[in-house]
Amino acid sequence: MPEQVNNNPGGKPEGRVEDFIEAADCLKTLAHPVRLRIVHLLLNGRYTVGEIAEDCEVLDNVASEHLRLLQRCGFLGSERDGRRVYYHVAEPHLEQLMACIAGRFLNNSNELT
Amino acid sequence: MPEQVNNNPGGKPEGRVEDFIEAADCLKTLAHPVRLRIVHLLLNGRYTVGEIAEDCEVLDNVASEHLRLLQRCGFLGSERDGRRVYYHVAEPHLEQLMACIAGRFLNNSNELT
DNA sequence: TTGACATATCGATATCTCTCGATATATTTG
DNA sequence: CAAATATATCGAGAGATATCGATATGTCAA
Repeated sequence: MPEQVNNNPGGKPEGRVEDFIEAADCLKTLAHPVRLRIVHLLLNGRYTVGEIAEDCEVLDNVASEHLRLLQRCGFLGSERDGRRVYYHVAEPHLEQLMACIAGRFLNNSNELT
Repeated sequence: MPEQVNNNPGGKPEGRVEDFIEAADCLKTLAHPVRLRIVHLLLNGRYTVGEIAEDCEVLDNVASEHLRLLQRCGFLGSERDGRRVYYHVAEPHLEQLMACIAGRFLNNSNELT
């Protein structure tokens, strides 16, 4: 059968499906309302598990679990201070990624230009 | 009980967990190796279901299902041409979003600076 | 050490998602 | 119309994920 015009020499991007497995895993971790809210919050500073749980209106252990998943992907880091644990954003790319997401889904007020 | 020092006047971002439900849904749709690959491919032009399926090494009906999900989020659009259906990127934000994702997870070769 | 507080982990259940084969629809060709 | 091609849909089973209560760990204060 004759090739379609879209044979696209030099245009088809390299890379396979397998190259996207890690990206998909991390995105999947991010793709949860509470976890998006957590990242959005933590882009403003560091917060304890309890503060995060209250902000997201979930139980402390639920917040802790979400934080564990986000930390496992390298998105977040944590430091213990006394009996509290502060979480913070550890992945520099997250800021721009969240800006993309916010720009698409949360563009209610903060347009800068 | 006394307020903690991290009351953060003016710094805590507005928005609730519910505001992230739609974003999480769409991100969840994107968060699949095959679907990421599909978007990556379609950012280069339009392709038929069969071409996409072959590129991603999945069955045609599986590709069709992934395409349906991506289209449901508004990421993709489609046009029938004869007995084929061409899919294309319909969401302008996808390009930058994929650039973020690729920059974080696929930075093997194309560093510009 | 004991008790209170903050966080983390575990087990069970419910819910969602992925994938596949089978089938259905749409379109062109003979 | 019938056959072939291309795409879409459906149902079932396997596997992953979310959530909760209960419990465990870790830290401070008295």
